[in-house]
Amino acid sequence: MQAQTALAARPTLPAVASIHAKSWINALDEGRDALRAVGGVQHFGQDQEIYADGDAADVFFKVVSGVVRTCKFLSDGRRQIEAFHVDGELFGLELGGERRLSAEAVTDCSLIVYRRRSIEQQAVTDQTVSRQLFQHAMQSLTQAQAHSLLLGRRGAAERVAAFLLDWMGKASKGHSLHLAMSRQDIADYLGLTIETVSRTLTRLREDDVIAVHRAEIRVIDRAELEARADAA
Amino acid sequence: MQAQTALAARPTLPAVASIHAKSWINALDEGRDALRAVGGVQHFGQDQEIYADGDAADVFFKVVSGVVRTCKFLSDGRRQIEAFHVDGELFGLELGGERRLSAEAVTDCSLIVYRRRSIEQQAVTDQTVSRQLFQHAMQSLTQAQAHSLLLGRRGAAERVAAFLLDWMGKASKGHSLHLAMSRQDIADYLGLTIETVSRTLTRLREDDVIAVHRAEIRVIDRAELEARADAA
DNA sequence: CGTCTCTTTGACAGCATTCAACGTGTGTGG
DNA sequence: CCACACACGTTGAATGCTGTCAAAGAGACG
Repeated sequence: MQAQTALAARPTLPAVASIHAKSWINALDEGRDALRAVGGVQHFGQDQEIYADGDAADVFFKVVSGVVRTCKFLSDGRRQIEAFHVDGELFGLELGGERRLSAEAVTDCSLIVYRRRSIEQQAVTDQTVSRQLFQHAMQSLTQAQAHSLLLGRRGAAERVAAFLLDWMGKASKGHSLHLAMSRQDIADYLGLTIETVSRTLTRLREDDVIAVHRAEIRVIDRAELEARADAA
Repeated sequence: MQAQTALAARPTLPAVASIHAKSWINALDEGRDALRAVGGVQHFGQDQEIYADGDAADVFFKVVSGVVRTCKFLSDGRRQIEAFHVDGELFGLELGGERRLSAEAVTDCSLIVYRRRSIEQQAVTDQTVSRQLFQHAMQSLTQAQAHSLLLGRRGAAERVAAFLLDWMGKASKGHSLHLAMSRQDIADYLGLTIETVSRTLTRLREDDVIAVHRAEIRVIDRAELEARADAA
């Protein structure tokens, strides 16, 4: 069970700037301004808590820039990261009134804040909105199921390879990728320890599948990486 | 990697009986008949395939009786069961046109079949329907996240204990429960092997936490079971 | 009563974790 | 500018949990 660095105090209610909606909301918008009732934009510093398990879930967020992790803590300190959220992705939407996960800023980040009541009211009259929310829920579900498969039935090498490919899809420039998160974050996402992640990356480097320098990774042999992501 | 008994041939298009909607649909209905455009009821025998990964996702289902498992197969035969669905639960709703999981009958079961196009059309005019679909998606998401936590960060004893408690919630009569599924199913749901599941149950029996006789289980010490479900 | 399948139990191996030590990069202060 | 401390990452050795292989019990069925 690995310790996880406890996070800094809650954010000192960040500045809420009114925004020029058009540019921000296009991912949740099918072209029209389906989500005008936004509360504004908030900024969070690295490792700052966005919300905690048990908080009231009266708002949800869209990532404008930076990376966010959503996670669950066990009583003994173990942590499971459910997902990393990047540019354009929604997170923090709940069915009940209470958060079931915590959310923290992996890097400095800017988020649009949506007031849940406002959006729910809009959804009543605007089919576009309710459709967007449904699609978001279903996409999250698909991703959570893929995550379960990874955690339940794959070895360390497969998990790390799959993670690199997944992250390449989210945040790559060509064959190079920047790991915004720490090894500990990766370990807690993959259900491994930091040492196993490190060893696995070393193995991939030794086998000339990737090149590693701190958080910078270059994929040398993508085919091999893909092979290792679902090998026996 | 455990072998999974390949399933019988595809269902020979089961009898589609028109139904008296009122009694069946109440879980997806908020009291009114929000989902009238049902295709009917289908019956499946034990271990029969309901749909396969890659199939066209033009319908979805609600369990009337029996138990259904949704799962994913890896190329080498490993299987991950995503969820068991019981009486009243929806499954098989997809965002894209293709199935991402397979579904199979754990026991003989009866399912209501909903035609996706019909429901989508209803959702356009009836807020109740789109709301139901959203709620279903969010509930599935919550459960999938809980599953990820289980698979990523818990030992065998915790997984089995958590499973028993979960199943007690779904299908218990007092302190007795009937495991509708095989040990192999449990193993594939928990990301363990059949042997580890068996040994863990034996340990719980030896410690007088439960009594086991084949598929029948009686919980003797629920507090202890709960303690083992999230111990270190 | 024999066969078949499912489950349990045992012995052993293997992979990931744990514990520990050693880099490596960054920031701070002398 | 260098020395030191600190956080993060890597590497090594040993332990332990779970998987693998194997065989024996236990019902179900003919």
